[in-house]
Amino acid sequence: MKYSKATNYALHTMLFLAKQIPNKPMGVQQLAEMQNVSPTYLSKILTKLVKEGMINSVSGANGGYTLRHDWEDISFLDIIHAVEGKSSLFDCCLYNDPKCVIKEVMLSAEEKLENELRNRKISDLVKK
Amino acid sequence: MKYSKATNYALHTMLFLAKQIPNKPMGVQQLAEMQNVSPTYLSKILTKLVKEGMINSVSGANGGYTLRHDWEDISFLDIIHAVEGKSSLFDCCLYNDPKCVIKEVMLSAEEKLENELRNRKISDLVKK
DNA sequence: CTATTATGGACATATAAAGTCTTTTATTGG
DNA sequence: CCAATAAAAGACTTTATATGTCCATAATAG
Ligand code: SF4
Ligand code: SF4
Repeated sequence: MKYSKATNYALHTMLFLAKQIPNKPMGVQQLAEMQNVSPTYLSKILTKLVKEGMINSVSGANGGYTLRHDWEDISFLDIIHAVEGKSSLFDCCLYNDPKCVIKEVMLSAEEKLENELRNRKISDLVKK
Repeated sequence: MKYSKATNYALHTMLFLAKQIPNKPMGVQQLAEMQNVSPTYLSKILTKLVKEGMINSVSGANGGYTLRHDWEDISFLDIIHAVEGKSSLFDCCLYNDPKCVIKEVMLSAEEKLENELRNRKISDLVKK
């Protein structure tokens, strides 16, 4: 079990955008270069972020990506969920035994992880 | 990012063994049937648990698997680490920038997850 | 209109998980 | 000692997912 590279790229991209002058769009070309990844692949990942409302995109000359207006609220969890999906880390094989002990533990642990990721915003990082 | 089925099998097996009469070995055949998985595949997973010292195995007639003597200390984290390995969920692409902010957040969140998994023992489950 | 840049879909490749098959090794009970 | 039993090991296949490429299409600024 590992985070995908896509998540890694997404997090770094968000950090780059947060450090950028506001409302100045950044092209995928430049973002890809900084991370040593192909622009077309990164583009797919960023499209996911657009669809989940994390960033905005503008086509055409001088276009690119910008953070959404209330970007200071965006948490690590938001970004990760946008890329990896929101389903639980633990897949139960049988259907929903509500008094299941294993599932209870696994979900509670996952909640601890998510709580931390929810409390950490990229805006905190850029403030230093 | 998901836990593997192997982890699921391992957790369920540990629970079955914990509910079993102590020192009475349980064969992989029986354990596999209860989980609808092929015995040979489950065998590979259980061998990992043996190598990590979670369970003991005895070959030959009436053989099988038993929990180790101090099994009450075995945590969920122990089992998961035995199956999935102990490396971090987050792979940093560059080498160890110590003041890296992204890594700090990701590792701290993972730590929260692990702390919960470390505090939960299978022995707690069987006590009810 | 044209250059630029994002989006979309169809592919191709790489890696890892999941599962099978067969042989070998160890142990017990007779 | 012998034969049945059961785990361990290794080679292999299959399936699934992540990663990446290629090319056509849509949108926008100048
Ligand atoms: S014991 Fe829990 S985790 Fe396991 S199959 Fe049943 S409901 Fe799912
Ligand atoms: S910013 Fe942090 S996570 Fe990203 S490559 Fe550098 S050290 Fe690794």
